[in-house]
Amino acid sequence: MPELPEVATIISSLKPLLVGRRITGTEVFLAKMVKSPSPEDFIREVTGRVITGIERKGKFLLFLLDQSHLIVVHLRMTGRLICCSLETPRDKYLHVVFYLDDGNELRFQDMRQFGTINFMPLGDRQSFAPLQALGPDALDPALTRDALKKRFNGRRGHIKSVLLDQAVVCGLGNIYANEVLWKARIHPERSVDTLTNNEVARLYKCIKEILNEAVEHRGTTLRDYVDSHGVPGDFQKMLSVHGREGELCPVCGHKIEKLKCGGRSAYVCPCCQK
DNA sequence: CAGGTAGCCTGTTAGC
DNA sequence: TGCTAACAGGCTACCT
Repeated sequence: MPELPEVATIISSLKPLLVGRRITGTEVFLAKMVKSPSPEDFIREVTGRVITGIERKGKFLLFLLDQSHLIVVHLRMTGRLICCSLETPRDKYLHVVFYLDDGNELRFQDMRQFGTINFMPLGDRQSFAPLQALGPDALDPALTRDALKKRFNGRRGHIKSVLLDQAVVCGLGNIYANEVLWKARIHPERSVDTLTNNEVARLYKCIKEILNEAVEHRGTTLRDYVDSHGVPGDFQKMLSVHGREGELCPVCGHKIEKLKCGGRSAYVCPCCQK
């Protein structure tokens, strides 16, 4: 579900509600959502700790706890983090709840049960494989145009698959990869090693522009995504090609086509994207 | 290494 | 209307 802009929006909406709060109790209703440690150990370790900060790496949420510990959450397709009062009716997809010292609670909900939660000492962050495997965050200022070009070096796959590979650059998912490639006028099936310097420069610029614009619009809600107050995003109305098969390209007026690329839907303007 | 597929789940939608 | 198949924003394991 959420890609970089949605995760960034969730975090910015959670921070004022969570930072400084102590977790006074924890309940796990669906054990498999907590990957490590065991649900019993998770409940014991997490309860009593204070949330001192929330960070993002790609699509991962990192909840910093006092005494140098960390909760790592990935929402995958349909995961939600909702902060609300105890009285708010509970969703049938509620799997984990954290009770807070201000009377509110943080809920982890996930219809498709693909999301993941891990707890670990801060020192294990570097060795935690899912985080270790990530390339630089797409909005990290350290990711310069040259750095992006270097990330592409030695690869020959379709550019769309490369953009979705979180080990190359993290944060882009299917929606924004489609939008970025359209804006950069690059066909998703172009092999990454055939891109000219000019095209990489366009790609770089469009990644930053699209993601920043989507953050400003508080993310894209096509179906499931909402922020931590339950409020949907706004960027879906800004989408140029994603989900718009048969509609007209906003730039040239040709019909947008849908094709399969790496098993995922790719939406392209056959006129603009070469 | 690249690229395809199945699998993890449930719900919605397109098509017959 | 009712049923079924395909599909949905992610990621991994496994195969060719």
